[in-house]
Amino acid sequence: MQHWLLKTEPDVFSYADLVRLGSSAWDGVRNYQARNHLRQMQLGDLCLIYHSSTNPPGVAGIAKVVETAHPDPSQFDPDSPYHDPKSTLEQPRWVQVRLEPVRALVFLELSVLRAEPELEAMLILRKGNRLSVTPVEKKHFERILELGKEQKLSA
DNA sequence: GCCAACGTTGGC
DNA sequence: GCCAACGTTGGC
Repeated sequence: MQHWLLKTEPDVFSYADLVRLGSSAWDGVRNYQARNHLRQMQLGDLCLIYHSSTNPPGVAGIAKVVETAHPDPSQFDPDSPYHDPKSTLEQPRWVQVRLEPVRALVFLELSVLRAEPELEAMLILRKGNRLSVTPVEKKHFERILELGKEQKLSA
């Protein structure tokens, strides 16, 4: 099993939205490297759902892959912001996976992740990293789970 | 195949 | 809103 980190802008789609829907396609990925990562995902792989372009950014929860990569319908839809005129039904360029929520974490702010020496090598923390789908090492994933489990002492 | 120009991402 | 970093585009 592999682990991943998926970025999303919570104003567009948040971890809470995934919980509310019970399951959702992860669509709209329009970067080749990110798409290749989507293609590698297997059933049951676990994903950190990361909220970007928000204050503060951070990891909100865990989701699992319940359907592997298949063509993303939004690429064929002229009315979709994700429409790709160069994509054809015969040769689709972009894929999506389907996710289900596993559990929410105590929201782990980016600044907290940066402060963790054990997470220093994580891709998401690297300067200039813009990839929306990245693999996560098992040890990093587990460390984040631990951090996200910790309850605050006062309300 | 190079690379300048442009668009996008995303933290701050 | 700024701007650094990165990806994509397109002329040559």
